[in-house]
Amino acid sequence: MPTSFLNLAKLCDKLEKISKTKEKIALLSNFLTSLNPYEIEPAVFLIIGTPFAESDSQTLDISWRSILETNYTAKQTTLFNQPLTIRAVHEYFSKLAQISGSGARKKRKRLLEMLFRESSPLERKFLVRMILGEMRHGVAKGLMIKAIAEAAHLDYSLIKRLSAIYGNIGEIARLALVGGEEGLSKIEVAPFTPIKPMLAENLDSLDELFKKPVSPMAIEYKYDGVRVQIHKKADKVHIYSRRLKDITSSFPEIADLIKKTIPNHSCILDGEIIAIRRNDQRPLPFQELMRRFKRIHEVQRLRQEIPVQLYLFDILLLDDKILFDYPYQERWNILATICKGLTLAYRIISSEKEEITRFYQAALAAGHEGILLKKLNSPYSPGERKKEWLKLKEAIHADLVIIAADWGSGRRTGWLSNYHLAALDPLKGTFHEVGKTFKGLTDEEFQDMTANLQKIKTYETQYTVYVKPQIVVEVAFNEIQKSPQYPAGYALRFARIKRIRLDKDPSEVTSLDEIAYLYERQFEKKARI
DNA sequence: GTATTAATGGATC
DNA sequence: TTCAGACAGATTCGG
DNA sequence: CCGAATCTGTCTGAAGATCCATTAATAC
Repeated sequence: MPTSFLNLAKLCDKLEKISKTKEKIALLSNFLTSLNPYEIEPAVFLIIGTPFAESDSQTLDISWRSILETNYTAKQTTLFNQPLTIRAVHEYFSKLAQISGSGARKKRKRLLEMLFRESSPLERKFLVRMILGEMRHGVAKGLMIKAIAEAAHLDYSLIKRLSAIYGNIGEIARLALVGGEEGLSKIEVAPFTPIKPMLAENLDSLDELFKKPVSPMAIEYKYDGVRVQIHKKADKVHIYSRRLKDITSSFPEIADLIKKTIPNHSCILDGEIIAIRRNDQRPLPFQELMRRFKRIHEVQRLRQEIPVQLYLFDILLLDDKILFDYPYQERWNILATICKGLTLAYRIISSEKEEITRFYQAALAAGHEGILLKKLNSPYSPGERKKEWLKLKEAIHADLVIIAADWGSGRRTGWLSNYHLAALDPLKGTFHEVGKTFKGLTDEEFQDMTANLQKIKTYETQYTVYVKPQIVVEVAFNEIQKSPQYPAGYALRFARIKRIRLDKDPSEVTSLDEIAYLYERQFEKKARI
């Protein structure tokens, strides 16, 4: 008997109502065990709200706007009295992903309406969440991995490792449940199967680090570009993104370079690609790099206009040897030997605070994002964020005034949780929006802020409350970008609230001139466009 | 009927 | 990308 | 020494700016 989609929707409903992770895992594990083998893969993807595998390039091309335009309140008309099955829903998603060309949006909406007509209100609720990728039931890939391990009576660490080296959690689940450890043995590290890159944890300051004794570490420049994993075998080279997408066509010269420079080895390399200015090789802002990313038209022209530079910093596979468990320093040595003629990340080895500080300042002065600090003996842990790798970035601070706020959703329903931030034009005494943020406040502070903002409301629309410019907040951010979206022409990257400044008057907030000055100063380091 | 512009979705950070 | 909150397990504290 | 309090690691879900491609809509 095929499993009905209603059963899966009921499971999601239950998951949403409980908060204990152990209970969630038990529910999931039981559900997975009850499935037919052919249902495991689609069920896993549907439950975690990602219709396709990470390494799969398929997309639904549907978001909330299209859903709103779809008649999803239509009464259920169960065709032929056949209830929706898990497999049927997944097939709908596959069909939706395949629609393209003229009339695609209409076709997609029609197909979506068909799906909605076959579904009950509960099913519809979770179908919508699956399409949006926001399940809100507290189960994402992390807990799914635990549930798969429990259902298959296998080690959590085994499943976790496999999911880090193979971007198809659904297939992993099927293999685990059907074939056990033996079934999973066919998954292995090999060129052209992208691996989740190891990540670094945030470090607030060097003072923080030096509270405890520090043994020598590798300190690398942190480049502001895109993380790339380069796979090579024979004369084939592919480049993958941090989320396992094939991005080879965005950077053909990098693929050629690798082909030429490493003719005699198979390998998997880890690095960062940044945009640089042609004449002096200085880094260009991230925005410029994005103009080359996923580009199809005018590739050649942009290749001339925005050259890129690859910085390598790790090697995960050399010929038939998996290097995850080699210590960092040994991997680096191998990398340096193999990649003669390529550029490695600039680095020093040090345990001296002063020396590291100088190196950090040098990285910033050269227009880079900061530094990474890596333990010399650290193994490469695919997909994990570990204390063995730390990142340190410079934050810029500014006082800005809240001029409006959007109503939150999900767990922030009923709170004004997303604040429009503005800088001051001192001549005119007017405020100009330079970005938004929803980060930095506690739940309690959100509640207070909601009440306070409503007291100074000037007018409101469906999603936004506009207020008198009165509440000043200190905001931290990573960078100022040229903005096509805001009239002021600038926008803050990764703005977050540090504290609410009840002591400050709106007339004292950062001026637009200061924002412009900070922007220009960035580009004394980076290249000016 | 063709060229330009707007809307939408998905990717990076 | 950043951040806070929830949970689970480990470690430390107080009597 | 034991239960309680605190710390640590992991996972989840809030939502931002900007770029590109695709598709739809509008202008001529």
